[in-house]
Parts: sequence; C-alpha cells; structure tokens
Amino acid sequence: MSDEPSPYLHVAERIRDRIGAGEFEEGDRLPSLTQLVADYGYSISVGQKAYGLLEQEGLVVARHGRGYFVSSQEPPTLLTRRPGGSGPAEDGVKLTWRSESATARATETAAARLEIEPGGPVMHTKYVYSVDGVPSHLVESWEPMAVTGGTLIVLPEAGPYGGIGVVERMAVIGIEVGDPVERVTARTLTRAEALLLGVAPGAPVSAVERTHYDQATGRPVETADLVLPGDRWATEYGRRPARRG
Amino acid sequence: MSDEPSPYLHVAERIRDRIGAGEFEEGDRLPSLTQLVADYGYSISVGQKAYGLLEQEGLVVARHGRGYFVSSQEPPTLLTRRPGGSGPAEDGVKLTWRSESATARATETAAARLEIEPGGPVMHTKYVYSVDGVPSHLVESWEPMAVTGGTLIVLPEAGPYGGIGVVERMAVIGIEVGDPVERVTARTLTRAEALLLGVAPGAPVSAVERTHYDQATGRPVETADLVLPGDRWATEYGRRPARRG
DNA sequence: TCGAATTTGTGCGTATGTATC
DNA sequence: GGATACATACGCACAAATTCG
Repeated sequence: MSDEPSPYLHVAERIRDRIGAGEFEEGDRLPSLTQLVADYGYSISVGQKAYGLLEQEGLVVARHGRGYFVSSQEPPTLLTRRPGGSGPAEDGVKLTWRSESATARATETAAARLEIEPGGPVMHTKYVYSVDGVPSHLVESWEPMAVTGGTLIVLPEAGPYGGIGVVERMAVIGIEVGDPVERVTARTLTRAEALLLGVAPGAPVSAVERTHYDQATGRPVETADLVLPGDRWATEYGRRPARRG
Repeated sequence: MSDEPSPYLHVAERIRDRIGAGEFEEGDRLPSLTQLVADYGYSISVGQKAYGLLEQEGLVVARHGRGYFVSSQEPPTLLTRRPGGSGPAEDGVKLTWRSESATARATETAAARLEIEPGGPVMHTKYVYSVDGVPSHLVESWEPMAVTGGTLIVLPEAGPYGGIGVVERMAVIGIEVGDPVERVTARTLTRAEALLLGVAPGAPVSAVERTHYDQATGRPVETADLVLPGDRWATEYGRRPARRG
C-alpha cells in the first residue's frame, strides 16, 4: 500500500542529502545515534542500520566512542605504478621490502605462464613491500632455473646484482627484456594477505599477472603476481602523445 | 581476558569453514536462522549478522522466504578486455548495450581530464553493457563539445556513425586517435552500480579512467570511467614479443 | 589518576511484514 | 490457508573507546 521506503533507507537518504547539500563536509562529525532518534523519531537501531549502509557506500566512517564522520571521498594519496615497475612512479616516496627466495617446482599455473613443464625447477620469491614503513603491496615471482640457474643473478635479491629489478638483472646475463604483459583483474583480499598487509580482509585489490619476455626469442623469463590494494595504488598504462597543438 | 571473537564472527567463521570443507557446495542451501540457533546456541540476530557478513564477502546470497545459499564463487569464464576496447577480446560473445546521451557541463574531474574549463560543454553518455543478455559492466564517457559539436558524430550512439567506437568515430571528422592512457585501480561497487549490474554491493571491481588523445595535437578528445566487475573481467595490457626461439 | 558522561559496537528477545512453498 | 523463512524494526542491556572535568 505505502510507497514509503523503510525507515532506515529513509534516514540514510536524508543523511546522504544533507551531506550532498553541504551541511556536512569531509571529516565533519555527523549526528550521533541518539541525535538521530530525536531528529527523525525512529529507534536507535534504525540509525545504526542507516549509518551502516552509508558506511558500506564509503560515504561515512564510524569511530568507536567518537561518532560518525563524513569520510574523505578522495583518498589523500593514491600512488601510481607503471607496468613492469614494482614501486611508485612518484618521487619522495621511500619504498622498502622484505623478500624470501627458494627453489621450487613450478605449479600448474606458473608453469603455464612460463611455458615450461609443470613441476620444472623455478626460483620462487615472495615480497612484502612497504611505503614509508607501512606494508603497501605484495608480489610473488617465479623465474625458470633454466634461464638463471648457475648464473650470478639466480637469487633476485642477493649477490652482486640483487634487488635491481628484472630488466636490469636479465641484462647482466645478456637477455634483453621488453615491456611486460600485464593481466589485471579485481578481487578481495584473502585472510592471509590481509594479515600481511595489516588491513581488513575483504578490501578490494587489483590482482596483476605480470610476465616478462625475452625480446630476442619471445620466451617468458619471469612471471609474477602483484596484489595492489585499491585504496593505495593505481596503475597507469600507456603514454599520452606529445602536445603539438 | 578472553580471546574469543564475537558470537556473530564465530558463527560466520564456522559457516565459512564448513563451506570450505565441502559440506556445502555452490548453490546449496545453508542452515536457516532458526537452525543456527539450534546449532550454535546464539540468538537469531547473531545468525543474521553472521550471514550478513558472509553476504558482504560474496560467499553467500540470501533469498527472501527461501533461505541462504552458497553463491557461485568461480565464474565460468573471465572475459578479457584490451585497452581502448569496451568489449571482450574473445570470439563468440554477444555484447549488447543501452546508452543515454545528453549535453552537460563538465564536472571538475572530467574537465581536468579533458583539459577544458570546468563547466564547459560536453557530451555525457552512460552505458550499461550486457554479455549474452546479462549486465556485465558500466561505462560513462565525456567528450568536449568543442571537438564534436556540430559534427555528424556528436552523439556517440546515434546518427550514421553511431555505435562504432571512439577511434572510428573520431576518424570520421579527421582526428587520428591513438592508444588510450588507462589508469586502473580497485574499489567496491556502490549501491547504485550494484543495482544496475544486478550483483551484491561491495563486490570488487576494476575502476578504469580511460583517456583518448588526438595523435596530431596531443589534446584529449574523450575520457571515460569503466567499471569492470572483477569476477567477470580481466584487462590485458601489452603484447608479448614474437617467438623467434 | 580517577570517574562520569557520551558514543559506538554487539547481543538478546520479540513483534510484524512479506516472500516462498 | 498454513508453515517456513528472511527482512525490518523496537527496546533494552552491557561492553569498549573516547572525552572531559
């Protein structure tokens, strides 16, 4: 009979409108739950559900014991990454990392991407990167031992040529590596990843499958999985043409 | 003192585990709320909150009057998109779309990306794309009227040159457009977007800011926001070198 | 340092509405 | 119509975080 929305939807809409109208700005404190009861006449739980909805929409953040606040819509700093690189393109950002390398047998998917036999020997390395000391993203890479085995660069992060990136390392053993192929999709963090990054599981991330190829032979020489939290990273592909207007 | 999680988190974890252990498979009906009360001894509202959490994680779907079900985790096929294109690179996939165009004043962000004055006239078009009849992704594009105004291609989806893509349309008025610049990040769906796509809000998506430039002058001629659900789309950047090994 | 007041977070029990079978 | 199930709402209680005197 009635076309009225549910009370909690009604309250959520009102709050949304009041934010939109400029009554509250970024970072401002919103009415408390008890205030909402006074304002709209519904119960506390209606206010809770309304704020819960707005929280899910990313418009509002709750702070225990303090109140509800208008969230900053635009994240303060979104670091930009370019294909191939593992770190930010911006200057003045301190990138650090921890890594662990071990020889392993190629999994089904790694083998397929490296175009080697499943179970074949690979160097498997896991990275946890940090920006200004805060965990920022995860990388896991695989390199065929058939390519780097017995050379000085077999360990990506140790030895005289450790820690300088795939392109430079491969150059040491005479392999010219071009721009990588990157396959990007979106998913939510697993529990294990969330633990490493110190954020809530279920946070959206870009999952990037990156593969570097030998320019001369066309064979894959490295493949990696990158996990980039969406609230901290953007990746920029392509270059704009030079301005000649 | 106690390290126990909240009851609703505990129940959510148990259900998650039971699904992971194979006790319930895709599409299976999960215990009803009253059954959860019998199983775990908490109240109905605890079960509701637990299922609510799992719903948000995308593991469970609720069907009014029927019950809670295990949602299909793995999509049958992940479509591949290439930069610039709006549709899948795969063959045999039927891509359809609905669109709405209207002239508008450029918002702050659209103006910045198009390098025009904020509030300047633009053609604003919203698309809802479907694959095999099922809503698959969203696109919203802006083109400066200074570029297309008064030409045959002013409406992207109407007239003799409607619906053929940016590169081809711009070619009609003598503008050569190169590969676009795409900036990719991850976020969750807003409620409005979730409604259009018919999926749960909070689902992870790739958000792509795409800009096409005039190859000759280096000026932006079109910019667009793409919303690509992570469970249906991947975007592939770069090409592997030819095999000569 | 302590405690009171405020505020959100969580849980419980119940009632009502509505969809499904 | 009746039984079952989820959706929403209300009121109350207590826990936990914050603020302030």
